[in-house]
Amino acid sequence: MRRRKLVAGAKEVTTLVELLKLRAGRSFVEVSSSKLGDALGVTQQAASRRLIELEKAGLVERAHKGRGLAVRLTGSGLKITEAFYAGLRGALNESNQLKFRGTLFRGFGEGGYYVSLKGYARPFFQALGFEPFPGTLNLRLVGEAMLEQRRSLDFFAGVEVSGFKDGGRTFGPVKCFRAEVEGKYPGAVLAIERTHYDSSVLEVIAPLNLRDALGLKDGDGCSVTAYLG
Amino acid sequence: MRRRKLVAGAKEVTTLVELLKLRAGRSFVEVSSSKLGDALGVTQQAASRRLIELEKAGLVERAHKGRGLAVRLTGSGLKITEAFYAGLRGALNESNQLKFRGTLFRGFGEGGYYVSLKGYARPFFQALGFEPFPGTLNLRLVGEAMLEQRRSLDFFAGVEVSGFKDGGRTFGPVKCFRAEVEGKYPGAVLAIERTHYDSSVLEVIAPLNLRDALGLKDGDGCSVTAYLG
DNA sequence: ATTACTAGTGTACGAGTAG
DNA sequence: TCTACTCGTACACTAGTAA
Repeated sequence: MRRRKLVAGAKEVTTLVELLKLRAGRSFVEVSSSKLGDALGVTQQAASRRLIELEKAGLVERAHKGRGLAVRLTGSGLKITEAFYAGLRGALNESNQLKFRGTLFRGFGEGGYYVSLKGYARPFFQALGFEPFPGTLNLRLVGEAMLEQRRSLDFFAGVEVSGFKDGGRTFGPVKCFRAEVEGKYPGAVLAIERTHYDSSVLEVIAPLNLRDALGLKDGDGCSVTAYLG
Repeated sequence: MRRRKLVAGAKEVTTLVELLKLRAGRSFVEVSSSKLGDALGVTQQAASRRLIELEKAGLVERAHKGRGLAVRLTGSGLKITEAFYAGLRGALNESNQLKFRGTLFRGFGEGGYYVSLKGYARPFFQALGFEPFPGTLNLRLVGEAMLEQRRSLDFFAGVEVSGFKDGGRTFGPVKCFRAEVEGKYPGAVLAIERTHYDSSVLEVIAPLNLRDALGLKDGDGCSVTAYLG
């Protein structure tokens, strides 16, 4: 049980969140320790110390810039804030589901590739209780609300389908969410970690060929409910 | 400047959030101090003390139940967590706008009443830069995603239109958000604090009669973009 | 099992100040 | 200005324990 906890205390989390509000999320931003202190309700000195400690913990990067300081969150730092956000979001929205609506299109996303590999069949079965049809139903999402919803899937833990090794090549774990298609067919939504593949696509898998089962063709609308819990 | 701050420290916020995750949001939930302590990464004793302090601060209510304890957040406690959530959400979603789509209907919501009062004309002008046409465009929102979006407006600060006094009667402040209707007309969305009026309605105001300007009638679709910042 | 008191301790703070 | 050191203090913790 030598598992790294990646859990931070109250002070760390709130400091990270405040940094995020100051736009220090993915790129360096000039953050003066007194401004940060004001935002946190502590002195400049305390804010400075917190930044140093967060850096030691690997949660932020600091860079001296002129007389001032530039700061940005690291991957771990972002992960912590996103996990916190996800938990809070789940708690505030009693409903633990996201409803998606989009139009079918034929494409071959990363998910489609994974699901076509025989090595993933067993892991998928163990995680979801079904062996996916080798192909995904691709939905094109439209509208900022849908896109944001799609992005928000990245913040949730979901169900992890474990990876495997095939000879020399290693295939990593895949994250997905249990889902229901058109209120009828059980399945899952694949949430591949930020790829170049843009966020307007939802890849859906199921134990059967959804396209046939639903009698849908390209351009038709389709709704999917993803369960976060 | 006797303004109540309603700001809590790191430890308070994270404790409230953890309680929320344990479903102690609006109704009493049995929360043992050791479970809460585990969730927070502190001892049972520290968790117990935190609850007592939060109660003193008016952020939670405690009730002894059998050998255990039941806890729920108060209005102030909820407000703090929601404000925190709103800030975090705003920071994580670079986009600071919400797109709504709904269908027109004729109704007379609370917002329609306010906007018809002459006393609000000046406050509206000061806050938004225009004097609203005396009447609202009512949109009926459909779908859980839209409803959730509508609810999420409650979490954001928005623009406050100050209240006024007319003889004996006092009219309170009104919260709204700058918005754009059909990508063409500037206006605002009214976010009346949780009324009996249900959350599937979006009330839109503008300097002109939107219904005429857009040439829309009941049942027609209409899209509105609300700006959170 | 609970909650929550008391005692003792360490950590995170504000203040002062140097670079 | 800025960051970040040291110092002294106070608060929030853990541990022990009663009810």
